[in-house]
This record gives sequence, C-alpha cells and structure tokens, in this order.
Amino acid sequence: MGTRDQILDAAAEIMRSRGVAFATTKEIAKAAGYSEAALYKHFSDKEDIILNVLRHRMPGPIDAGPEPGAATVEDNLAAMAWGALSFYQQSLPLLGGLLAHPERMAAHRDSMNRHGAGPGRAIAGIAGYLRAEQQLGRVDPDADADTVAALLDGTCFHQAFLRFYDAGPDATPAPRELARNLARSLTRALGPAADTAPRS
Amino acid sequence: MGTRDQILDAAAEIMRSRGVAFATTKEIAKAAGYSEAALYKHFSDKEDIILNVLRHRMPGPIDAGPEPGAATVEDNLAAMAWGALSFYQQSLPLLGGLLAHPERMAAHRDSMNRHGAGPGRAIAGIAGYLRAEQQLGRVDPDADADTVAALLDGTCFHQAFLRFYDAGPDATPAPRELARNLARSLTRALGPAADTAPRS
DNA sequence: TGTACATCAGTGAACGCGCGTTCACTGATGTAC
DNA sequence: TGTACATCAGTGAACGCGCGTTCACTGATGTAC
Repeated sequence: MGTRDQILDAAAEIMRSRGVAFATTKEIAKAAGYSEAALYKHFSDKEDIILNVLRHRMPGPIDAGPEPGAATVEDNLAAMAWGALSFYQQSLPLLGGLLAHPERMAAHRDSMNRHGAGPGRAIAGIAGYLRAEQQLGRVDPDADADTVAALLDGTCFHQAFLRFYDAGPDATPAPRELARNLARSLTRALGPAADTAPRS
Repeated sequence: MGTRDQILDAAAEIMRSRGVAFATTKEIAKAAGYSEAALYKHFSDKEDIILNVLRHRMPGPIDAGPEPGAATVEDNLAAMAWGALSFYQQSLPLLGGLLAHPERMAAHRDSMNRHGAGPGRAIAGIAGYLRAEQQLGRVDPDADADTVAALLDGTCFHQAFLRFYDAGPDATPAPRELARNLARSLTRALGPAADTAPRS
C-alpha cells in the first residue's frame, strides 16, 4: 500500500474515532508513521487530505439494492434499512464534521455533484426500487414512492445520529429489530390506503 | 439585555451562519461589541460559551404538540412535521458541530441528560400523541406508535440536513408540501393494515 | 563495470500566525460615616 | 454634603502554545555512457 493510502487511512481513522477537530497534521503523520513534512509530498495542504478522505474513505455505497419482485417487499425494505443504518453509522462522523465548516461542506458538495453522487442519492435508489415494485403490482400504485424512500433513508440517518450521540464512535451496530420495525410500518404505508375514519 | 446574553447571541449567530469552526473568541467578542477579555468576566473559558449557546440558544422546543382528537390525524402529523423541519433547520448547524468534537458532544449529552432533554426526546412526544389517538380510536391499535414517531422525526432531521448540505445556512424553509407528504404516507401506516398480497 | 548525475520519498528543525487566555489597569457606581 | 474606600464591568496589550507549512538536507534508486 502506497504512502498516500497510508496517510488517508490514518486520517480517516482519526476523524472517525476522535473527531475531525483532532485530525491535525501532527496526529495524522504520527498515526501514519511518517513525518509531517511527508504529508506535503503527497497532498497540497491539509484541506486536500481531509477532502480526499471524504471522497475515498467513505464506507462503500449501499449496494445495488434488492431485486424487485424477489423475496417480500417488507424483507427488502428491512434489508435496505439495515444497509443504510450501517452505512450512516460509519459515515456520520466524517459527514457530520462538515457541518462545522461551511466552506469545506461546499467544497465537498461540489465535488460530489461533479461525480453525480451525494447524500440525497440513496433516496432516489430506494424510490426506484419501489416504483419497480409498483409496476409489478406488489406495491399500491397510489403509494408515494419518493416520500416512503425519504422516510426510510431519513430515519436510518437520524437513528445513526442518535446512536452516535448517545454512545460515541464505539456505538454498537443498531439492532436488526429496528430495521425490521421500520420496514413493517412502511409496508403498511405502501399497501392500499385503509379506512381511516374514526372507529367506535 | 445583559452582556452575557449579548455574548451568547453573538456566538450563536456566528455558529449558525459561519460554522462552529469560525466561532473564535476574537470573532465572538467583535460581534458582541466587547473585548475578548470581557468574555472571561462572564464565562470561565471558551468551551463554557459554546456549551451555554447549545443549552440556551437552541430554537424553542417543538411545542406541546396537537390536541389528541382535534382536527384530523393527518393534519396533526403535518403540523408536527412542519414544526420539526423548522426546528432542525435552525438547530442542525449547532448540533452538527458536535460531531467533530466527541468530548464536547459527551459534555452536551450529559448536560442534556441531567435536564431530561436531548435529541431523542421529540420522538417520545410524538409517540405519546399517537398513543392518545389510539385510545381515541382514530389510529389502529396495531400500528407501531414508536416506529411511526421515529419515522416522522427522523425524516425531518434528515431533510433539514439535506437542505443545509445543499444550500448552506441560508437555505429557505422546507416547503409545506414536504410536511404534508410525510403526513399522508404516515397516515397510511397508521391505518388498519391493508391487504398486501400481490395484485394481478 | 564503473562513474557521474538526476530523481524522488522522506526527514528534522524551524517558521509565522492565530488561537485561547491572563494581566495590570481604568472608570463608573455604590456605600459608610 | 463631602470624602474615602470597595466593587465591578470592561479594556489594551501581552503571553505561550499548537497549528499548518516550508526549508535545506539525506539517502536510496534509476539511468546514461
């Protein structure tokens, strides 16, 4: 593994475990096993290191998504929820650090947009899956695929935040039951609208 | 307004508009109209200022919530969603800054716990409302109140994040339509479970 | 095969800067008699 | 009513420190002839 990758690994590890504020050139160099000066042989400045971590050390994107028509819709939603929970739990410390730094956030956003990526992307993927299921008749055509996708992804994001807030970088993975509960409630939202008139 | 409050206002404004990383003693003092030394007459150190902003300059908590039984459930959900969206859009820049700083986050969490507050609190309030509606028979008793509450609150949190990420601190308020769409889909999740068998 | 030179990853030491913090001080206001 | 002192919000200037960055340098490897 090249020096450049070792530096990025070290920086990513520090950002994740101790927070972006702790990712100084001194700490990164020490963790990577090089001198601070060596960082500048491979990156133009510290910002360049941070942005490269954000670009290339994010956890793998949520995979292609389930096969429409396979398994049950609820199982597929649960699988996607579980994937999103894991993804956000790993990437929140990196992404969240951007909030303290609007200029860095803008740089990251522009870099993402240039590659057609970005945090809003996951929702589109889920919505695409749901529309495919609507075509197959397994989801009510009147259901709002975009909104349900936003609900699934957003709630996973928030739950990852809550876990990180409560337990820090060493939080245990979210329980499978959470993904299952989300999938169950959203499946109801995807079925034909039920009678919502008051019951006695 | 006392000097102390002016300092907190200035610090909160800087944190919101330019990011926590920009909230230096020099900038806070300048914005408040005092010398840097004056800060130390009112706060023990800079961390004390930041934590007091987090404690006392958060936007007002989402109000007591709707009256169970009044209006329609969907309208009430939409109102809560709208309130949560506004709340998070204002408070994310403050809360998010914590992610870069685990020790500060832990201090904030402990301070919140001591007062029975914290970011997970809103979900409990929404769930309470939903259970009241279950008692009144306007929500299916089999619906999962806690999960639906997590869906509502979490999605608003995430949407606020996406807006902030895309447009920075000057993002316009989320459209009412978003709150309405969330409420509509969640209302379906609250009704009696519909037949989810494949349709022809 | 040996020699002279070029390249380049990496280093130790130093640099200037901006940060949070402290210091001795001022001037206004209150208070005792 | 005047005088002497205490209190306290606020200041300008300085402090030390850690940060990001640069510098002149080393030593290993490659290359031309």
